[in-house]
Amino acid sequence: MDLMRIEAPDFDLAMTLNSGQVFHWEKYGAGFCGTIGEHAVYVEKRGEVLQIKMEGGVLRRHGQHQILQNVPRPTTAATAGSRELAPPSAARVVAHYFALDHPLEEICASFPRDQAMNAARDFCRGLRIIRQPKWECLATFICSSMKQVKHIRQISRALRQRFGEKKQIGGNEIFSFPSSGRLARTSESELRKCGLGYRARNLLETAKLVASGEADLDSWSALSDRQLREQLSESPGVGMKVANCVMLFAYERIAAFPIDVWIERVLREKYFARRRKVTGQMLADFAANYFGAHGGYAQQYLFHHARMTGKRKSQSHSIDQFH
DNA sequence: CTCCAGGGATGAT
DNA sequence: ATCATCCATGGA
Repeated sequence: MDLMRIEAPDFDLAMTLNSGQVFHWEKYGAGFCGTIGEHAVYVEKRGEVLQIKMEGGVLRRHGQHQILQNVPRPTTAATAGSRELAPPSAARVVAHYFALDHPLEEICASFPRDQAMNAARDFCRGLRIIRQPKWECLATFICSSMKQVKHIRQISRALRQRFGEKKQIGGNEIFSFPSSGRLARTSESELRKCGLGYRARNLLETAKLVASGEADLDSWSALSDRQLREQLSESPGVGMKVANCVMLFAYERIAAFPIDVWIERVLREKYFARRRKVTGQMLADFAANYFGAHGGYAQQYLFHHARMTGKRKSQSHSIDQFH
């Protein structure tokens, strides 16, 4: 098994994986095991360096213990860097997935200067919004509705174990997320066995739409934010919140601002204190204007900060989040 | 606009 | 052991 190291300053791996944007990475030794697409991956942060092992054949063209410096360093956060010339190396796959090219300094500097935002910015140093595979992200967030993070993790794991492909990484067995085609061939009752409840129907119907090509997730990358949101919302189980999550976590629309109960609480308490009759639409309009071009990042920082410091639940050890 | 079903874990009684 | 709480979508 080859090893590779990537310089990854300004990146908090554990916080990123525990921030409620991705649900399948599991703590393993000093690092984490998971999948990036069909690749089984082990990642570990050592100081400023990300150490990775990857299964899937992509690694072999590079020598062992290669250290990549300045992996991809494009200009804006929105530029994908997905148009590679050569076949992507393991390092590029990982660096792209974890969005190591996002200019965090600039992004954080663009946040408004207020008390809540300042606290969140300090607390979430190194938290990045990663680039998830589109289908996996859409499917997972359909499953996320009305669920807490811990439960979403269980659902993701059940779906992978039951319908995904088995992979090996460092003697550890993990499963890729099942394709839309695979899930389209299951049944609602099979999916219910994974703990999906009424979401089973939504996931199954969406899997059919995607597998048939009627919903062409890749081609939607070319759409405007508004058009993309409309397309996503046509899938059953996808409303405003889930659509915004998928836009943010899979389509790099870093202005998308998902509003869930946590963020709603933050907005009402910090930005609409002692105001009555604040509708959801007012909150959404405010967020779109106030937090600006990197609103999605601002949202993620406020969300994670609130979840970790808020009086609700889990004052316990944060390692516990990883089962 | 309001009301509410929905599933399963977790926290409170 | 029961009871309440967390949660987003969609339909009445």
